Amino acid sequence: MFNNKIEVLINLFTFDKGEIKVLLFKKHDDPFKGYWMLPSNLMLNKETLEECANATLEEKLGVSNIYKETCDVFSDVDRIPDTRIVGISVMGVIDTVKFNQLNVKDEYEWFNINSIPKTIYDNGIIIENTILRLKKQLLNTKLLKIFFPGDFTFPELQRLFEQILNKKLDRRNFRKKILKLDIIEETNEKNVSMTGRPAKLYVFKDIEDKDLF
Amino acid sequence: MFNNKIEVLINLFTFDKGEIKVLLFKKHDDPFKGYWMLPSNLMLNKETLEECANATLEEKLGVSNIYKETCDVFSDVDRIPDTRIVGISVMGVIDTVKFNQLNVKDEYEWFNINSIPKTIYDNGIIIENTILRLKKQLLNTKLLKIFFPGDFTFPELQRLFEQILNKKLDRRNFRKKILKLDIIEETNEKNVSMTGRPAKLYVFKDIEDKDLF
DNA sequence: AATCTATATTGTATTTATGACACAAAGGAG
DNA sequence: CTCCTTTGTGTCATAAATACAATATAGATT
Repeated sequence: MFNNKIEVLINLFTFDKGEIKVLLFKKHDDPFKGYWMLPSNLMLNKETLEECANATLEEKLGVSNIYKETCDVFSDVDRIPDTRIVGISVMGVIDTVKFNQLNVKDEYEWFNINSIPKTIYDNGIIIENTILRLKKQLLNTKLLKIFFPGDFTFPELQRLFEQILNKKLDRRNFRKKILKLDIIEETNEKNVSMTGRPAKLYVFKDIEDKDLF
Repeated sequence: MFNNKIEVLINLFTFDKGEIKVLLFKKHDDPFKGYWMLPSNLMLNKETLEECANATLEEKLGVSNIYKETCDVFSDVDRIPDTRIVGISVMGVIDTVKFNQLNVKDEYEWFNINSIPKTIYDNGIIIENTILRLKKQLLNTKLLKIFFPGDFTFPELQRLFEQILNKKLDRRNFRKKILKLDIIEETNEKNVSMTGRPAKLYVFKDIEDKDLF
């Protein structure tokens, strides 16, 4: 009567080649064969939400020690037919360095957050919910630093914000705004770009977090 | 192994006499006799989180139809000794009108969010967590309108923001700022204040929500 | 009627943020 | 060297936020 199964749904995000992406798993059996789903696990009654999320990330993707936060609870009785499973969504963020080390198996694929494929049950709703939250949080340096733990260029940062704010930004004004906030510093390195003038590389200063927009 | 009890913890807030307050219940039996706790209930496996929250509010306080949102999950295995109960915090907001109609029983009391009494288990942490969330959300008219569904005065509104932002605001600039946002309109009424010139009463316009700070 | 208190109203100077805009510079490819 | 692409940079007009001032007003108190 009071017993509930709880599934932890991992929404793992990264920023790769100028795009915000989320990691999904392809279901190979019925029902919903060929549909995509969030990596998930049932939570044991002897582990915390965080431990369950860590175990899922470790076991399925071989990653550990990444930023995570609890997002939302999905408790519709019929969200999964014939069983009562309460879903708890967790947002995870992985930086580009870890991202490139990641050995993602065939069944996993990164999707641009603007083109989520068909998903099982309410996973689509859950993902959209988490994407909204991610976008809000990225307006603060706290999460930004996790997207860019190493160096980054102004064009990269600008492209990220153009996706979040969903509008074009003026290169010069954007640069001015960020510099005035005094949250980043130059390295002496330059980006090796494919074409055009190489962009300077910057890193985030290790100071108190600030809102950017 | 996968079965978990889930308790829904209601953090009910209101704005009364210039103070943000949260509603707590006094525990009358051991353990923690005399300590305070959030109104809570175990969630049935045939109800949603929202239904459980509604039932708790209805049954314990006789209120229905109030604004609610899911906040956070507390899953430490030992958060309550000898049992495994996953806690889910829910923020509820009740307006001053409903607040005054509320027939709060003796065991319940409203506490200023700056002077939370001693609480059972992790309830203190949960409350602090929800207060932080509330303060952030109050910077938008969406929640503000729920605090003030009827009329209010500028001094009231200003006092609220001074608490949220934790700093003094200039009366004249505050007024100018709010008026420019075009989110409120005058009524023809005046407040009956204890002393001094009566303040004009305003109401929120029924338009799209905006951030104020 | 005079006084007190808190609000309402109008004002203005200063600083800060925003938005628009054009050209120079660094590297790669031919 | 020339062309191409992409990044880097300064200025100016305008809008917005802030700090601070002075005065009028509605009611309560005496």
